[in-house]
Amino acid sequence: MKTKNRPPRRRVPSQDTEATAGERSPDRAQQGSGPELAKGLRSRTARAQGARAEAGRRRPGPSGAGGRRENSIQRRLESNERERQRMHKLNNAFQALREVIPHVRADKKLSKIETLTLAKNYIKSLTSTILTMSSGRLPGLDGPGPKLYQHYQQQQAAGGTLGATEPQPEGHLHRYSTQIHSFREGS
DNA sequence: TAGGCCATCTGGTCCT
DNA sequence: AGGACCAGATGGCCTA
Repeated sequence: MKTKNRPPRRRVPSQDTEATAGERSPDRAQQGSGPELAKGLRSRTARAQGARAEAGRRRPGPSGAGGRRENSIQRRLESNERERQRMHKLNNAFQALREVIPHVRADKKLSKIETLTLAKNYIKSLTSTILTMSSGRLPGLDGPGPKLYQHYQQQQAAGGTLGATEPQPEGHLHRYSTQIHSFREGS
Protein backbone atom coordinates (compact mmCIF):
# COMPACT_ATOMS: atom_id res chain seq x y z
CA MET A 1 0.00 0.00 0.00
CA LYS A 2 1.22 3.45 -0.79
CA THR A 3 1.57 6.45 1.40
CA LYS A 4 -0.89 9.24 0.85
CA ASN A 5 0.39 12.14 2.85
CA ARG A 6 -0.27 14.90 0.43
CA PRO A 7 -1.83 18.25 0.89
CA PRO A 8 -5.48 18.36 -0.01
CA ARG A 9 -5.83 19.03 -3.68
CA ARG A 10 -8.51 21.09 -5.23
CA ARG A 11 -9.18 20.30 -8.81
CA VAL A 12 -9.83 23.39 -10.86
CA PRO A 13 -13.49 23.29 -11.73
CA SER A 14 -13.73 23.05 -15.47
CA GLN A 15 -17.31 24.34 -15.58
CA ASP A 16 -17.48 23.09 -19.14
CA THR A 17 -21.06 22.05 -19.23
CA GLU A 18 -20.69 21.51 -22.95
CA ALA A 19 -17.95 18.91 -22.83
CA THR A 20 -19.61 15.93 -21.24
CA ALA A 21 -18.05 12.58 -20.46
CA GLY A 22 -19.19 11.03 -23.70
CA GLU A 23 -17.47 13.77 -25.60
CA ARG A 24 -14.18 13.75 -23.75
CA SER A 25 -12.96 10.28 -24.54
CA PRO A 26 -15.21 7.92 -26.42
CA ASP A 27 -12.92 4.91 -26.08
CA ARG A 28 -12.91 5.06 -22.30
CA ALA A 29 -16.55 5.94 -22.14
CA GLN A 30 -17.39 2.68 -23.82
CA GLN A 31 -15.36 0.51 -21.51
CA GLY A 32 -18.13 -0.14 -19.06
CA SER A 33 -17.30 -1.74 -15.73
CA GLY A 34 -17.08 -5.46 -15.32
CA PRO A 35 -17.65 -5.65 -11.57
CA GLU A 36 -20.72 -3.45 -11.80
CA LEU A 37 -22.15 -5.52 -14.58
CA ALA A 38 -21.57 -8.61 -12.52
CA LYS A 39 -23.51 -7.06 -9.68
CA GLY A 40 -26.58 -6.78 -11.82
CA LEU A 41 -26.45 -3.06 -12.40
CA ARG A 42 -26.27 -3.46 -16.14
CA SER A 43 -29.46 -1.66 -16.98
CA ARG A 44 -28.75 1.42 -14.94
CA THR A 45 -25.20 1.60 -16.20
CA ALA A 46 -26.24 1.13 -19.78
CA ARG A 47 -28.87 3.79 -19.51
CA ALA A 48 -26.45 6.23 -17.91
CA GLN A 49 -23.87 5.57 -20.60
CA GLY A 50 -26.42 6.02 -23.32
CA ALA A 51 -27.54 9.27 -21.81
CA ARG A 52 -23.97 10.50 -21.54
CA ALA A 53 -23.24 9.57 -25.12
CA GLU A 54 -26.39 11.36 -26.18
CA ALA A 55 -25.44 14.43 -24.17
CA GLY A 56 -22.03 14.36 -25.75
CA ARG A 57 -23.54 14.57 -29.18
CA ARG A 58 -25.77 17.50 -28.30
CA ARG A 59 -24.67 20.75 -29.83
CA PRO A 60 -25.73 24.24 -28.91
CA GLY A 61 -29.01 25.01 -30.62
CA PRO A 62 -29.91 28.01 -32.68
CA SER A 63 -29.43 31.44 -31.18
CA GLY A 64 -33.08 31.65 -30.13
CA ALA A 65 -32.61 29.03 -27.40
CA GLY A 66 -29.88 30.98 -25.64
CA GLY A 67 -31.91 31.89 -22.56
CA ARG A 68 -33.05 28.38 -21.85
CA ARG A 69 -29.54 27.12 -22.38
CA GLU A 70 -28.09 29.59 -19.92
CA ASN A 71 -30.75 28.55 -17.44
CA SER A 72 -29.79 24.96 -17.89
CA ILE A 73 -26.10 25.74 -17.47
CA GLN A 74 -26.84 27.74 -14.33
CA ARG A 75 -28.81 24.85 -12.85
CA ARG A 76 -26.00 22.46 -13.69
CA LEU A 77 -23.43 24.68 -11.99
CA GLU A 78 -25.59 24.89 -8.88
CA SER A 79 -25.98 21.15 -8.93
CA ASN A 80 -22.23 20.73 -9.24
CA GLU A 81 -21.70 22.97 -6.25
CA ARG A 82 -24.18 20.99 -4.16
CA GLU A 83 -22.47 17.78 -5.14
CA ARG A 84 -19.09 19.22 -4.17
CA GLN A 85 -20.46 20.23 -0.78
CA ARG A 86 -21.96 16.80 -0.32
CA MET A 87 -18.67 15.12 -1.09
CA HIS A 88 -16.85 17.49 1.25
CA LYS A 89 -19.23 16.50 4.03
CA LEU A 90 -18.63 12.87 3.22
CA ASN A 91 -14.87 13.43 3.38
CA ASN A 92 -15.22 15.24 6.70
CA ALA A 93 -17.04 12.21 8.02
CA PHE A 94 -14.25 9.97 6.76
CA GLN A 95 -11.72 12.19 8.50
CA ALA A 96 -13.68 12.04 11.75
CA LEU A 97 -13.75 8.28 11.45
CA ARG A 98 -9.99 8.12 10.84
CA GLU A 99 -9.41 10.08 14.01
CA VAL A 100 -11.19 7.58 16.22
CA ILE A 101 -9.66 4.44 14.75
CA PRO A 102 -6.37 3.53 16.38
CA HIS A 103 -3.90 2.30 13.83
CA VAL A 104 -0.19 1.83 13.29
CA ARG A 105 1.79 4.58 11.60
CA ALA A 106 -0.47 7.46 12.56
CA ASP A 107 1.65 9.72 10.35
CA LYS A 108 0.20 8.03 7.29
CA LYS A 109 -3.29 8.88 6.20
CA LEU A 110 -5.64 5.96 5.77
CA SER A 111 -7.36 5.70 2.42
CA LYS A 112 -11.14 5.54 2.35
CA ILE A 113 -11.31 1.83 1.79
CA GLU A 114 -8.75 1.24 4.52
CA THR A 115 -10.72 3.45 6.88
CA LEU A 116 -13.94 1.56 6.31
CA THR A 117 -12.34 -1.85 6.55
CA LEU A 118 -10.39 -1.00 9.63
CA ALA A 119 -13.44 0.58 11.28
CA LYS A 120 -15.50 -2.52 10.61
CA ASN A 121 -12.96 -4.78 12.22
CA TYR A 122 -12.34 -2.36 15.07
CA ILE A 123 -16.04 -2.42 15.88
CA LYS A 124 -16.01 -6.18 15.73
CA SER A 125 -13.06 -6.40 18.07
CA LEU A 126 -14.68 -4.00 20.53
CA THR A 127 -17.86 -6.03 20.36
CA SER A 128 -16.01 -9.21 21.13
CA THR A 129 -14.26 -7.53 24.04
CA ILE A 130 -17.55 -6.38 25.51
CA LEU A 131 -19.06 -9.79 25.05
CA THR A 132 -16.14 -11.49 26.70
CA MET A 133 -16.13 -9.16 29.66
CA SER A 134 -19.86 -9.04 30.25
CA SER A 135 -20.50 -12.76 29.84
CA GLY A 136 -17.59 -13.56 32.13
CA ARG A 137 -18.87 -11.31 34.85
CA LEU A 138 -22.43 -12.60 34.90
CA PRO A 139 -22.34 -16.28 34.07
CA GLY A 140 -25.75 -17.88 33.80
CA LEU A 141 -27.59 -14.93 35.27
CA ASP A 142 -30.30 -12.83 33.72
CA GLY A 143 -28.08 -9.80 33.46
CA PRO A 144 -26.85 -7.84 30.46
CA GLY A 145 -24.08 -10.28 29.68
CA PRO A 146 -26.15 -13.22 28.50
CA LYS A 147 -28.55 -10.90 26.69
CA LEU A 148 -25.69 -9.34 24.81
CA TYR A 149 -24.39 -12.74 23.92
CA GLN A 150 -27.84 -13.89 22.82
CA HIS A 151 -28.13 -10.85 20.62
CA TYR A 152 -24.73 -11.57 19.16
CA GLN A 153 -25.67 -15.15 18.44
CA GLN A 154 -28.88 -14.02 16.76
CA GLN A 155 -26.89 -11.68 14.56
CA GLN A 156 -24.56 -14.50 13.66
CA ALA A 157 -27.43 -16.84 12.86
CA ALA A 158 -29.08 -14.21 10.68
CA GLY A 159 -25.84 -13.51 8.85
CA GLY A 160 -26.02 -10.01 10.21
CA THR A 161 -23.58 -7.17 10.55
CA LEU A 162 -21.35 -8.97 12.98
CA GLY A 163 -20.29 -11.39 10.32
CA ALA A 164 -21.49 -14.95 9.94
CA THR A 165 -18.13 -16.12 8.72
CA GLU A 166 -16.43 -15.45 12.04
CA PRO A 167 -18.29 -17.29 14.74
CA GLN A 168 -15.58 -16.83 17.34
CA PRO A 169 -15.48 -13.34 18.89
CA GLU A 170 -11.74 -13.68 19.42
CA GLY A 171 -11.35 -13.86 15.66
CA HIS A 172 -12.39 -10.24 15.28
CA LEU A 173 -9.67 -9.01 17.58
CA HIS A 174 -7.12 -11.12 15.80
CA ARG A 175 -8.20 -9.92 12.41
CA TYR A 176 -8.20 -6.30 13.51
CA SER A 177 -4.76 -6.45 15.08
CA THR A 178 -3.41 -8.22 12.03
CA GLN A 179 -4.96 -5.68 9.73
CA ILE A 180 -3.62 -2.57 11.39
CA HIS A 181 -0.19 -3.93 10.77
CA SER A 182 -0.70 -5.25 7.27
CA PHE A 183 -2.19 -1.94 6.15
CA ARG A 184 0.90 0.03 6.92
CA GLU A 185 3.86 -2.21 7.27
CA GLY A 186 5.89 -2.81 4.18
CA SER A 187 4.38 0.12 2.34
C1' DT B 1 5.58 4.67 -16.58
C1' DA B 2 1.89 2.03 -14.40
C1' DG B 3 -1.22 1.82 -10.93
C1' DG B 4 -3.62 3.65 -6.86
C1' DC B 5 -6.23 7.23 -4.93
C1' DC B 6 -8.80 11.13 -5.25
C1' DA B 7 -11.77 15.36 -6.74
C1' DT B 8 -14.91 16.79 -9.88
C1' DC B 9 -18.45 16.65 -13.40
C1' DT B 10 -22.46 14.56 -15.04
C1' DG B 11 -27.02 12.41 -15.88
C1' DG B 12 -30.23 9.13 -13.97
C1' DT B 13 -33.00 7.82 -10.08
C1' DC B 14 -35.00 8.28 -5.59
C1' DC B 15 -37.10 10.90 -1.99
C1' DT B 16 -39.58 14.65 0.28
C1' DA C 1 -40.39 20.21 -8.63
C1' DG C 2 -36.16 20.38 -6.53
C1' DG C 3 -32.62 18.46 -3.90
C1' DA C 4 -30.12 14.29 -2.39
C1' DC C 5 -28.01 10.31 -3.69
C1' DC C 6 -25.57 7.29 -6.78
C1' DA C 7 -22.28 5.55 -10.03
C1' DG C 8 -19.55 6.11 -14.31
C1' DA C 9 -16.13 8.93 -16.64
C1' DT C 10 -12.24 11.74 -16.60
C1' DG C 11 -7.95 13.69 -15.40
C1' DG C 12 -4.48 15.16 -11.85
C1' DC C 13 -1.17 13.90 -8.34
C1' DC C 14 1.81 10.73 -6.17
C1' DT C 15 4.72 6.63 -5.35
C1' DA C 16 7.17 2.44 -6.55
